[in-house]
Amino acid sequence: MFSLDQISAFVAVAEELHFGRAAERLNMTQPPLSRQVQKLERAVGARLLERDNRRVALTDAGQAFLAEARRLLALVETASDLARRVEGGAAGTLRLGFTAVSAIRTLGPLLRRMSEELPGVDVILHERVTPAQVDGLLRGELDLGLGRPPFDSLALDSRVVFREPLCAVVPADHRLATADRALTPADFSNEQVISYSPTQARYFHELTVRFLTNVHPRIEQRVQQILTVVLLVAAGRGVALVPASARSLGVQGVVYCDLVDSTEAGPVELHAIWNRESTSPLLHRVLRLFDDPVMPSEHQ
Amino acid sequence: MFSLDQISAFVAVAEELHFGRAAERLNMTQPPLSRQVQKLERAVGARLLERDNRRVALTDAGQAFLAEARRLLALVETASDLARRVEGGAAGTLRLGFTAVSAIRTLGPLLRRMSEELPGVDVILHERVTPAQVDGLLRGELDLGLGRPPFDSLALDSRVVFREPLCAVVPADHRLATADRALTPADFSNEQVISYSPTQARYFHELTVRFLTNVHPRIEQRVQQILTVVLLVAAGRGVALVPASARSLGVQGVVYCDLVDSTEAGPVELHAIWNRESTSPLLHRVLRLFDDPVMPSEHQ
DNA sequence: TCGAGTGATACCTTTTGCGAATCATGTTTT
DNA sequence: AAAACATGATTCGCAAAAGGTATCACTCGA
Repeated sequence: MFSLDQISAFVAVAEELHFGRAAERLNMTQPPLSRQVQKLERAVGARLLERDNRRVALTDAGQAFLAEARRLLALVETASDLARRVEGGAAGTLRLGFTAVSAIRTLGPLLRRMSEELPGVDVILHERVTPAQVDGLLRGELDLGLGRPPFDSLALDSRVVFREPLCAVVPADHRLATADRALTPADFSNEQVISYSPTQARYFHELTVRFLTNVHPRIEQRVQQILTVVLLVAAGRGVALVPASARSLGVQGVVYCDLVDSTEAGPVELHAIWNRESTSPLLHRVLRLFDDPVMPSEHQ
Repeated sequence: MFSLDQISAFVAVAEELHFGRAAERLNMTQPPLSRQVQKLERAVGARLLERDNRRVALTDAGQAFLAEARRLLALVETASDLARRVEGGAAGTLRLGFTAVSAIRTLGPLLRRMSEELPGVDVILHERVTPAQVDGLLRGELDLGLGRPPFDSLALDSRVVFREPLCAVVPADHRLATADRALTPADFSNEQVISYSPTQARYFHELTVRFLTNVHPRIEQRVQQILTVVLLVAAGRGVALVPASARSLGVQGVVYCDLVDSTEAGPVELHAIWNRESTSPLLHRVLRLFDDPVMPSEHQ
């Protein structure tokens, strides 16, 4: 097999068509350069340069080989570069979990930031509910998740990336739809309330239950997805509590109402979650993006 | 810069995830293998393998670099191979000149044969009249031409690749169109005869003049292209002598008639022409294709 | 005919790479 | 808990490869 030095030597000679000048360009003397080219030709098994005592010319085989040689050298350059960029977190693949609603306010800006600041990074998206994300993070199938508490904070680390108020969603023709004030728990005392799966959407389940402590509404459904909740409300099956960003879902026939206690400090939190064990430089590079105020974090 | 040995070493270790086994696969012992990988990491500037005293694993950077390394090794293989095939004439680019009519019977089969037997060869086609082909061959712009005599046979070598009879083409409503016999020179004694440029289509010019020796037809046009001749005949401007394969041009409103003297040994020859100086292995490989009887040579 | 220019060769020195033995360290077994 | 084992890293001596200097063989132009 030939060596890369031989390739460089050949390319230099092929470009200069002169052993002396090529040697100068390679910072070496002419005799070893001649030998390198000879060895290359022996290794390749084809005459690459036609050289009589007066001039040097490429053979057809040399012409074809020159193109391959250049690609080879280019690949050598890019390979090292790629490895360094991956090590620095500027390139690679991020497997990102997210919940359907987190996508509305957070995923879009995040992906836009990444394509601007880390253009070498590919993102593979996985839509999963939080428990499934946690599972994926622990198995190493995901690098980063966007989910809701609670999760195992021994194995997983996290930070809040978005906070927003809880609000109520009611059918457009509902009596609460026209209440021009923040709703209180008592407003729901005789309502059909659509709530969440205690296991698959535990966070919203608990938020709903906590808000409605001491009131005893009829809790009807047990669904996972916020979109499903809103659609059920639109279908007149009841009222529900959802994060404020659900407004952006664009479902027709429903009205969103503020809640008391939930207007100033948003109790609904979205967390970026990752495995504490992860040493991925890319992950930490991405996490740093959340430091920047351009990221819609901490604010609605 | 790293070396190809280091790349091979890295790939082996990355695939085995074990220095001992990788060394065995590379027919070397473990210590130099460790050093090669260390040198590679230093050259690349990134940690590629995570190795504690019990196991070896690829880092993210190593994962990315492995893919590039494999491409690099594949390219090394193909580059040598390509150069050898070009040297043997099994790959490369053939710049082929041809005249418009030669294309009808010869060019198609030639290109089909080449794509079957020399699939690595690209053909660049140049439609030119014979003198322009000769010029291109002498300048080194063409590798092979398909043309008619005469040409400088000192600098150029040639062989006949196709031979066919001359025939007459007359308008469909012409009196000769219905003559159910081979025509003689005398049949043209009072005809308008369309003939060829003595310089640009000298071969057909001379064939026409020779056939009509002792007859004194009115010679009208002086055109280069056989297609033009046939179109002028179709337009009723006269009659003309053309090679038999002109039938395949598919021009409507004309009739082709055999000529005496021209039925058995075709006087119209198409030659493959090349520069005697050329050492191109590809050229000689292509010329060998004409030896094969499957090639429509010597026969109509 | 001679000198300038070019690539190839001979010979020597320096660098690089390999292999045997050994070390350091973590894991498994007793 | 200690010994045996497994595995990658290190050391050192020798051999192979690469580079440098001097020189040769040859061609071309004055």
